Amino acid sequence: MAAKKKSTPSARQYWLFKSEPESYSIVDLAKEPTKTTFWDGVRNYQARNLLRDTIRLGDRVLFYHSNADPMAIVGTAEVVKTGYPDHTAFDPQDHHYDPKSKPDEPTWFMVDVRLLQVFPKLVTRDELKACVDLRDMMVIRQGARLSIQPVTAAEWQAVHRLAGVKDKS
DNA sequence: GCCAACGTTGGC
DNA sequence: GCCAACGTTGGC
Repeated sequence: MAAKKKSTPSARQYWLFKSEPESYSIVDLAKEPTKTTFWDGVRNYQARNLLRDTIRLGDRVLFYHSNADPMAIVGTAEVVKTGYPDHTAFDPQDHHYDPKSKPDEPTWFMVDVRLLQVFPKLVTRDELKACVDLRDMMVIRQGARLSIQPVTAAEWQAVHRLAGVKDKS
């Protein structure tokens, strides 16, 4: 039996969250009084599993504007609350209402994120494609529709380099 | 359990 | 507006 291992702090993980700026943009996040929001409306099981089981406090998030002009990574955020039931699924008036999800047995989950920084110069999809270190990002790959995606530490850093800012994390 | 039909996402 | 790539649904 080996000696008891020191508990090593788990490495921070990085993610990319997609949002259509017409429904919620990074400007909206910056306008929140606490610069914090709950990331609701994810209705995909793979993304749900990440939100519920994998994403941890302090993880970092690239904020991506999809279906936008231009499509781009526009800033960063920090996970400040881990997965909990997405209450918008319980509300029949809500666009993301899902009768299958019940408060006592929720199907859908969300996390809270707080703004870290709005990039002074956004990193467009075209720039990502043109960057050797970023062209293989999941968000660039054809048909990658997952709205919550893992990002490597190297990609996180390369995005900051393209944005011309220091990694504040 | 298979798979065709359908709906959605999201880049182009 | 188009359509590829998925994911979901429902008949069998």
